[in-house]
Amino acid sequence: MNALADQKLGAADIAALIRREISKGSLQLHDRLPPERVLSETYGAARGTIRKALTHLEKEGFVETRAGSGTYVVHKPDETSASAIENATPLELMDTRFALEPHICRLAVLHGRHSDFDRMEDLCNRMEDCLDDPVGFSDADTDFHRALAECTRNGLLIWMLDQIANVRSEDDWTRMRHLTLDSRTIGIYNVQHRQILNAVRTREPERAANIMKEHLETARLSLTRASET
Amino acid sequence: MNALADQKLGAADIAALIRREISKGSLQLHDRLPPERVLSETYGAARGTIRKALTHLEKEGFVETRAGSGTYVVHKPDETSASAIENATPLELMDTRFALEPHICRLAVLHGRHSDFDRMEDLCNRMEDCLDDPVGFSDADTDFHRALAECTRNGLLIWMLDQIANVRSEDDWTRMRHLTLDSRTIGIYNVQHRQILNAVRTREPERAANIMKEHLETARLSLTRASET
DNA sequence: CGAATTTGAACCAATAGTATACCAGAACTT
DNA sequence: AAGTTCTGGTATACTATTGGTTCAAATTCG
Repeated sequence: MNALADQKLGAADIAALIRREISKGSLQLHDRLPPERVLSETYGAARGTIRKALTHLEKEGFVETRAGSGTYVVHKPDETSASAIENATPLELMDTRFALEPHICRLAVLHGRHSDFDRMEDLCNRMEDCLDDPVGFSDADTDFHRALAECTRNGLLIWMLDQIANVRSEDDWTRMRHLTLDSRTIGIYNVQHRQILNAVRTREPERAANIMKEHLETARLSLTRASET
Repeated sequence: MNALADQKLGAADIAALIRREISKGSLQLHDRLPPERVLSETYGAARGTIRKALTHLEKEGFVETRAGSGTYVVHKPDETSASAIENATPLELMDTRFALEPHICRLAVLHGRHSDFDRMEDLCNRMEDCLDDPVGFSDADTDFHRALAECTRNGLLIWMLDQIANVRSEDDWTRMRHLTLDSRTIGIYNVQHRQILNAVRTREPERAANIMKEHLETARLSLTRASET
């Protein structure tokens, strides 16, 4: 139905396009849509068609239309910041970390400074004192990963990692994660952290990234193991 | 901010602009807005229109107006879209895309469906009709990358990519980016988009990821080339 | 073919927007 | 302290724009 369609758009197609604009956020709450006559031009459809699409969207509650004034968005993009983050599942989170953190390692190799590495060294020591303290380990772990991100000197990346950390600090999660943190697991993590730090220090980008992948894979395994029980 | 250019701004449009300034943080708590007569000039609208916009914002609780004194901001900015996003540089952005998008390709291979691919196909066609229309291309391009992200079925990843798209839509950027978009460059991008789509379709994760890296590398090059001139 | 949809146009009624003038209170200057 | 300047508040008359409606012809699609 959609493969070749760029010329003739039906009312349903247009409704779909606008609906997408809204849930994507390009059209935000209280925004006014362009007038029907303009939409008719931009979508290459007659005004009546646009009108049907809008009527449909109005029934669905995406939009409200006021005579003589315009058509307005009445629908919060379901999730924006808040619930996209709040509703993230553990697996979604892991996949996102798989995207970000190996590359963060590579950039850390490029931009990291001695002071960064010293700080990470401290955090490694702190974590190694936490073999039997899941909570303390967890805090230091978060700090370690953030310190690594700070090496990149990239505010956007750091910010994204912080968003992830916010997800991780949701209550039930923290509890679940602590379940998986026996002293054996913490020991493994500590070794991996050290290896990552060393690889970054000796400026081996791919090695650092690969160890990070291993590290995340380990974490994912213990996560799935925990959710099976 | 909508499909319309910058000619005729209605009260709703102006309200939207100011609302965004506030939630973005450019207008901070207790700041005083310019006088209505000035706003009227800067937005090219009559004072009555400005007035309607402000009244609307006051009802929404963004702003408080005191006769004889001025109109003041009464609303904290969204903490999510804080400074990290607004101050991101083009290179920071590219590095972040380098982290996210290749991995998004891999996950798209895992979770993408036919309907996703059809939609991306449509977008490829749309982009190929835009060899001489940088603005149209740019919009379709953003949609393409988002559609790819949607394949992952990972709300967190999609949300992160949206944040990036928000950075990219900052005004000065859009201008800069359009400078780099001659029809030759657009042609190259189109080929790469097709290749990515095909690799995802044929379920070749690493191939898809590698082409995405190439794609981003191309984009980074034309960016640095543009900023040298 | 036949039903459903889309089109294009004209007209209506509601609302928004423009331009101007004047008022009263707040803030600043002297 | 007094006066000037700036600010939002209000009113009005006119124009422009917008959605609402209708209808017949053209098009699409099963």
